[in-house]
Amino acid sequence: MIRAVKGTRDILPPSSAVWNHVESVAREVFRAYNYDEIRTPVFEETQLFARGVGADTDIVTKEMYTFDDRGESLTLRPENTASVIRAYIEHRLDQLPGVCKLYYIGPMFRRERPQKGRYRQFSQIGAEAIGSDSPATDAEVIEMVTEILTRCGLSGFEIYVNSVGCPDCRPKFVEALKQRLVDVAPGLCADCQRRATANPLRVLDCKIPHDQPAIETLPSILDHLCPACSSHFEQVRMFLTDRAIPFQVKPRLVRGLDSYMRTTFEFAHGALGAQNSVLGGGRYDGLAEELGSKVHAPGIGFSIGEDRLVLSLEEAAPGAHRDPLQIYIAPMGGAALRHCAGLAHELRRAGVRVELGPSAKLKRNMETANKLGARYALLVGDNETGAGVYALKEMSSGEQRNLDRAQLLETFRSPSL
RNA sequence: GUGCCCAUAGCUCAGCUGGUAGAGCGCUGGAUUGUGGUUCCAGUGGCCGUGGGUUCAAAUCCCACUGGGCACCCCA
Repeated sequence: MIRAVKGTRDILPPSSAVWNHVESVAREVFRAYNYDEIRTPVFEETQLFARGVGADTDIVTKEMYTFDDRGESLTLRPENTASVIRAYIEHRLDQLPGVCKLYYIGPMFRRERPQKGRYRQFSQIGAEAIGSDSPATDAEVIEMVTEILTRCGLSGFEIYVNSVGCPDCRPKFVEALKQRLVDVAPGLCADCQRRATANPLRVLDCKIPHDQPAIETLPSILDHLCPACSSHFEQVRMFLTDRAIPFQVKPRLVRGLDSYMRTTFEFAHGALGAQNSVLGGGRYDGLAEELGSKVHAPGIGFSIGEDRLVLSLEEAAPGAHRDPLQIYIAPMGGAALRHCAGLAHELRRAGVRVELGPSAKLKRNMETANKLGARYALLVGDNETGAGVYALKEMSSGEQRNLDRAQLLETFRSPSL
């Protein structure tokens, strides 16, 4: 038997309805914040990601689906920011007035070991605001993403923000951290001892309870920000407070892409287990130049893990967003079967969700109507077609009443039915 | 990529220290030829994840592989 490949999966009903819900909510919110959609290719030149994501990140060194296309190295996109910036440069979108605000929804690919909330093909809903380095933009982006999650029906998520400094101040902090770790590291877990030299920032993200007291004593990047970064972060916090966003400053938040500078943020949800990050984002003021732009194009963006968002929503409210069948038409007899085709078409044009029984056996049709969860069954036989009335039966109560065609359409014109 | 756990019918699972499989739900039909749900009866269902090994005999024990879960790593 041929099965979906490891780390990929089929989105089946009723889950697909939740996906559609999430996507339509996101599009509404993006519209309200004046974002427009961009659709970039699913694969790009490998170099784009090597430079845009960071040549020595895990994503680039071991997680990319890279293939040779007759001498050209191509890669399935592991994330979308690099592609959006590439398109921004290629099409000179910097020439457009105002901040360039773009959103995307689509699949990304990373060859990781699959587990709950982590798949090799996964979907991200993301956005980029390019052309502004204002802290007000950061705050608006964070407000917008909060709005998306809230309007999707998610609650109980935590908002973490941090500043990781700039190419000016971050290296100095890393150096200070390294020196401090020479003394502290021997008392930490084995992983942290390894990280102390390999990737000191990761020590800050350690989750081992035993290590926490020692980690608390390590220097905070927020004390090492240069004046410009410090002021920027202060304003981000101020604007977030103005907007009543319940954020927490997490100086130990060191996740994200290599190109992140200054503001970074992450939203976490408890129902997700170890992969508890439902979205991540940050500012990348040097990325466009890194990708060859002649003009300075500071930007900030985020991406929501759509799979994880759907997972959280389904855990909180199983069975939500169903769109129940409204009418099951049960024809009785060959003449009625033919008569019902036109009737069904008319109802469907009026926006009613209709299933037309494919055969003329009443009992069988009623059974099916019940199993499909139809709100109403419409019984159509010789009595009904002759008199021009139909018997509408409410399935839950068993009540039945006779309606002519006009009354029937009028009844279902109201969207609540 | 590493470690631990798991894999039996469409689904949820039982199957004792080895003797070649069961339940509930579902699905199909009937009791009920113009009325579903409840009930009753019958039927449908499985290369026991795949391949190898031990054995007279393997769903059961051993190994490998594949897939899944959790943790690490990392990230969305």
